[in-house]
Amino acid sequence: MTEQQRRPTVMDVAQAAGVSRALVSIVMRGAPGAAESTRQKVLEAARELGYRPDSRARLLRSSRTRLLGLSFFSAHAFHAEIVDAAYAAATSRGYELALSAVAKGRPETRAIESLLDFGSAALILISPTLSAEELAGYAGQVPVVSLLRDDVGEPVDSVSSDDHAGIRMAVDHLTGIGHRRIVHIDGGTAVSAELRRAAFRAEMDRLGLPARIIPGGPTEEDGLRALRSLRADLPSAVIAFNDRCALGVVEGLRADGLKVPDDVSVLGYDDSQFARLSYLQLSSVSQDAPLLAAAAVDRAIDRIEGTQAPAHVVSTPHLVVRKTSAPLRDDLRESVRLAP
Amino acid sequence: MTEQQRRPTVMDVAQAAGVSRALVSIVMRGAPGAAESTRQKVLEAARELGYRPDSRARLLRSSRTRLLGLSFFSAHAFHAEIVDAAYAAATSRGYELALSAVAKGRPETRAIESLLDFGSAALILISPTLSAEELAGYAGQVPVVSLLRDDVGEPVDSVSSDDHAGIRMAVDHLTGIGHRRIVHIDGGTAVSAELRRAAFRAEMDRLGLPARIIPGGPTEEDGLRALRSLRADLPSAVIAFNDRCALGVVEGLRADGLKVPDDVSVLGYDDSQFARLSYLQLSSVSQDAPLLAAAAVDRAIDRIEGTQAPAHVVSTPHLVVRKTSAPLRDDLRESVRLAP
DNA sequence: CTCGGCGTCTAGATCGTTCTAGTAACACCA
DNA sequence: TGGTGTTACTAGAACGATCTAGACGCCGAG
Repeated sequence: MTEQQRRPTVMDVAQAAGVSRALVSIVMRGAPGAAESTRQKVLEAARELGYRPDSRARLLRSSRTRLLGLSFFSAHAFHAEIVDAAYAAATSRGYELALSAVAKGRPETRAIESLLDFGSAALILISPTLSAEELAGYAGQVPVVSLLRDDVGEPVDSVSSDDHAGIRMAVDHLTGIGHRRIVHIDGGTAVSAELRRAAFRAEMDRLGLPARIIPGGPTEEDGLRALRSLRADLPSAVIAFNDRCALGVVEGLRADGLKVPDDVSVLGYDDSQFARLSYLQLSSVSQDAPLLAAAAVDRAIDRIEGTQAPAHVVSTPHLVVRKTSAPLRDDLRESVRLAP
Repeated sequence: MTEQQRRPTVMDVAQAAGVSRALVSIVMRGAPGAAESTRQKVLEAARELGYRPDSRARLLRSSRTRLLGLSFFSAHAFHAEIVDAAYAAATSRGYELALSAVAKGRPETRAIESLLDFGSAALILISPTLSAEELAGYAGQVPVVSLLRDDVGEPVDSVSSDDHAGIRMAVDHLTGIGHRRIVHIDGGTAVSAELRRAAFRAEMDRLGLPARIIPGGPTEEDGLRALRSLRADLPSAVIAFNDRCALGVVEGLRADGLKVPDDVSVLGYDDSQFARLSYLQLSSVSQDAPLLAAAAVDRAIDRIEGTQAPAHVVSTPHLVVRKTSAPLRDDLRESVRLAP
């Protein structure tokens, strides 16, 4: 058995440096009110003892806690990228991050309450599934920022990506390189599927093109299945609900002996790690996770520090063109001109 | 501006129920020493006020903290599955989990120290990259359990998967269905790459077969690259370092017009979400994340509660056969017999 | 009638910090 | 000389829980 030694406290440092506890506290958090000479003395003593302030005590006592609570879904790989970026944004503004995952058998309310129990000064929730009323309840306790979802009611901040703009970019890109017969494989009942569906319809209408929409979903299987119902009358380009769905479409096309993008162009959405797979090189609409995360962190901190009212910020996505989209082949172009 | 209301404390509940703070504490943590009638009264008052004990205060005061610190890599999708399972295991034993990610610009020491500052009673580190000495330093403060890595020194617990057994299963599976010319695309400098390399060599030796090993790595690109150097003399089966590497191999083979598993069988390792992709259906060695996570949580709690010495537990992986491995084709079998 | 034991309950100390209020020393200026 | 600042520091109260030690009422045994 190894003996577990007690960790040094502010008291130990104070004794070692020959000052009061309060002064150690002042030095440790870089507050004004200590002479440079004693500051050095205290810092030295702290370093010597390997002292680190105890978050529990600090969080308990101080009103200004500098702790952001972040909830994410352990099953969504995409959320990990946001976590990553949120850490960077938070630490650069001098804040700590408390993580809590929504997992199997661990509902969102549990994750949120855990964050609150740890004394988070604000909550950042990635694509929360709670109702606006439930969210408002938490917003009564601390500022709440919803990330990737914007219909969250008045008292809750939101940072989201402009789905309509994203779809417009996709459509403009494809029509710009000659495509006319474009299909959208939608996300079914997934979050923001309805928005993207409507945007696709509106954009195709605007251009006077037929808006063909096929029921899909967020997984590879959904993409594969949708493709099957498309085989009889293949379009020249597909905009999938997301990257995984697009992946299914690409694989399905290849299995049928068709070439992407020579025969059919395919666009994804999210610009996730799947899109970057070297053999795939999927063209995709990027929501720019780091940017969104930074924006959410900023909103949260501004709400904590200032007395601003909640706001809904919308960021504009951008298109990342890789190798699954290419100009319409000339022979296909002819056949399309003949179509009704 | 919405007014942030103060959250109720043990004092509020005590007043509402007409008892002392201490009694509320006793009731809330289910300790003995309260009459059933008052217990109900307190519980009722707590429910009414929406009271939840404050983790910071609880953790600060009590010696027995019931909090496990878990560090994971935000970039490793595989770790998310472990987080998921760890939550389940921890809550089933009445423990809370504190998460801390190793991310870009956030080294492992920072993640660990954050967990310690929050008062974790034990640490579970997923595939830690620190040296045995550094780990021992932390183990002097709280019990430390290393997950997926076992060369961590004496004072640190470890829970890992038997890599040799995993490779043996892969080799036995392939040889059992007729394969003789098997190649291992290794993991380069990645964690446990050396172990798997040695295991492959030993197992092939045992069977009197040539152990051909190609430098690879943990990503799709590594798999693709390795495949390129293989084209001149294609084996009938490949054991890749992990699933992502295997994915690159499969895609590369398909791009060359070869069929998997008809022309070449491919085995992955990890049984990650990639392996389960519907169009891939990769045969893979599963380390069984939920099981490992549960074992790590159990070790940690046993160390906290009992006074057991650190131990190294090794779990046996199992093979999940899907659609990328099939019996050796007869025509290939002949040509192999002729080979030296 | 006292005593010990048991079950129930409470006052007050405590965890390691931060915060508030205040002291002491010293300089500045009228 | 005495008021007014300013700077450097400190004592002690908080924060919200748990824990320790002990009080109180009640019962049955001596």
